Amino acid sequence: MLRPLFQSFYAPSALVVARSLLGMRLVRVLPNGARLMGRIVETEAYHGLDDLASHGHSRRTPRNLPMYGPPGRAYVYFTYGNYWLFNAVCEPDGDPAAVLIRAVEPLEGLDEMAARRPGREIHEWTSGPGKLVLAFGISGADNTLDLTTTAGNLWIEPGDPVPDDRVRTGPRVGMGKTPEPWHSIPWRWWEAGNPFVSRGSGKRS
DNA sequence: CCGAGGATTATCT
DNA sequence: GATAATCCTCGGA
Repeated sequence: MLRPLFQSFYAPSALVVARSLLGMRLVRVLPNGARLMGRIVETEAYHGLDDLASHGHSRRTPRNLPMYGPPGRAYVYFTYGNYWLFNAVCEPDGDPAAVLIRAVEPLEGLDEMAARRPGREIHEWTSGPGKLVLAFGISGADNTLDLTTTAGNLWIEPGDPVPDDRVRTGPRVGMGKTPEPWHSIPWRWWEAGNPFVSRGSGKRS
């Protein structure tokens, strides 16, 4: 069962990888040995030097350096003074690109997730990029780790791909003052009707 | 159900 | 010094 996606999966454009990641399985092994698994149901692509919404739009900085690195690594960064967000780095070494994992559907380790999301209903555990990071115990300590091996206790496995007729796209969330066309470009992908997609997605079927 | 506003701090200009 | 790839709470309908 330990079979992370190969590095070649992450090598294409972030736009391709974001679509392909739907239905794949995010796996986390906790220090106590518990295994958490969730099916990826929502993603966003951050692509290229000219994408003004991407941390990679400026040249290399200490924070965005992982985006410039080889594909198949984790890019985990801190925002809004409270939250870590988890991305999978894409495209060849030197090209700044990543896919933000925005929501997963809990499949395994539900008791461990519940313990990390106290007092909340199951559909609030992982229905947002900051929420799923909390439920899975991900943090800055996981930044830059290799997702193509099990050594880092965090990886993505093959799952049941989502067919085209079950995929929806729309603008990315939280664009704020980002100028057009980047503000509205439909670089967010989610599974139609899935109850675990984020609130920001507007849960249209 | 939905929208508005506050929390809180690393990072970049 | 301003801002942020967010989340939560609260008030109104």
